[in-house]
Amino acid sequence: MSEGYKQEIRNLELFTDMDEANFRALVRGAYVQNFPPRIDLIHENDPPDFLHVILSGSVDLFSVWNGRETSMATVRPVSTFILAASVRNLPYLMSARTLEKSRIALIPSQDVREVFARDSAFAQAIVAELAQCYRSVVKNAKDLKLRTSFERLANYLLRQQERTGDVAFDLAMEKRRLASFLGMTPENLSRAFKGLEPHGVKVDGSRIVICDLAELTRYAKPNPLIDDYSA
Amino acid sequence: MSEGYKQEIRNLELFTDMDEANFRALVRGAYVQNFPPRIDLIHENDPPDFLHVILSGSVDLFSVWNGRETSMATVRPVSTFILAASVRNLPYLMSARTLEKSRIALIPSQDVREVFARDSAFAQAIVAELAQCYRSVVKNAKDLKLRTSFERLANYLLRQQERTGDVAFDLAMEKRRLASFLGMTPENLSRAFKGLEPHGVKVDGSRIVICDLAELTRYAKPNPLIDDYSA
DNA sequence: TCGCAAAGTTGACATTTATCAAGCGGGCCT
DNA sequence: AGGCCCGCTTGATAAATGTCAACTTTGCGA
Repeated sequence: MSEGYKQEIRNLELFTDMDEANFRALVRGAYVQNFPPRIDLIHENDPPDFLHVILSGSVDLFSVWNGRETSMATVRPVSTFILAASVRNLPYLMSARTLEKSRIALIPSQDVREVFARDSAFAQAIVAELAQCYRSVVKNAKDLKLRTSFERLANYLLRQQERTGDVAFDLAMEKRRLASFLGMTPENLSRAFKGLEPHGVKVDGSRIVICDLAELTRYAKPNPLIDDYSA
Repeated sequence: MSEGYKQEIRNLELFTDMDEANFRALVRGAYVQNFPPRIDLIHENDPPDFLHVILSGSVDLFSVWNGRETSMATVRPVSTFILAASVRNLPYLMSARTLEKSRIALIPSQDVREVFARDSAFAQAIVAELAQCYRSVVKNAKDLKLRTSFERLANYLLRQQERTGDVAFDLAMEKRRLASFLGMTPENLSRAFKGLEPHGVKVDGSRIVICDLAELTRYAKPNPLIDDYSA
């Protein structure tokens, strides 16, 4: 692995505080690979052979049951995924596929567990990361259980507005995936966009303009305990 | 705090491997309290002053948004809750109230964070616990997104059957709470029980008998990646 | 530039789920 | 034992969401 990649990984919160020798041990067995779009990286129920670090591109985490599929999250650089399975050595709960051309570092889970057991800075960083992941999923579950699909979309748009700092922005993913992520069908998402028009949302293709932020906020009733993914 | 309580807490996986002196430091500032039924223990958005350990009774974790409420989980002895908020020092995402008369140990979060920073066995135990919590919520989200309410109930019943080891058992909670936990209304739960009758479920009050386990399993299609809460 | 394939949209309709109102029935207090 | 509260059930209805099919748009490669 090139020094550049190593530095990129080292700069992740997860790895930044750990002992240098331990970090070297971790990346020694690791390698970086380039993947084309729509490639399956891992399949749910597989043993967690590698901790994945996405360096560029984007990855979809999804799950399947009984012929139905749902998108659980999108992972973007630079961050890791499937940490919980790696440290506990339990099967993946979600599958992962690239959305676009992506560069991904693969760190053997075995090494992660060994280093984690003897590097307390690393262990602490893992705690911070896992707690963060846990809280994100809890928020997601609250979103699903407490809101209608229209309300979920409205709040999603407000989060994007917050993230980009602009009332006009492009959707970060295909509408069919957004629908799946929000727990609805593409058809229903289309209707939800229409339904939000009277609440200050203009849609043209993947271009979104929130032309009445106050009204959309009044309708969506965003709540940091559901929508603030940083806390 | 009595030595008996300390021993009970010490036997929790979370505390069992840590250094004795550190454990003593943790419980020194802690205290045990008895609560009557239906008492609010914590309110979402409060700062995480204490890590809670439930010694007896049971506690409901729930959330509220826009006048709607949903039950997220039930905590039973002996285990902890609100660990993620404690270690990250971030506001609670869920509220908690006792379901019945309960004895609960309160450990100052400040102490938890301090000890966690210097006791690597404790840090490792926290990682294991958080990863477990994370995986549980992911399973819950999959359950919600991939299944209808009838399917969720069917799989819930199968999990209870598995847990008790008996095809006949009593529901572990009020039906209204079960409904909320499964993400439906009490009325819909009633109808779901009726709808499962042709699939081998007999209901009499809170008494459940799975009289055709094969048929219920065929209908429910349980999957360890959603339903096995131990892995 | 054309034409195709795939994504998105729309309308009609079905299913799922919630809401509202009424009634039933068990537990519990006096 | 009577009566009442509360949780549960039931039926009627409405709202939310999904399904299916047809059509439109978009992007891309021949």
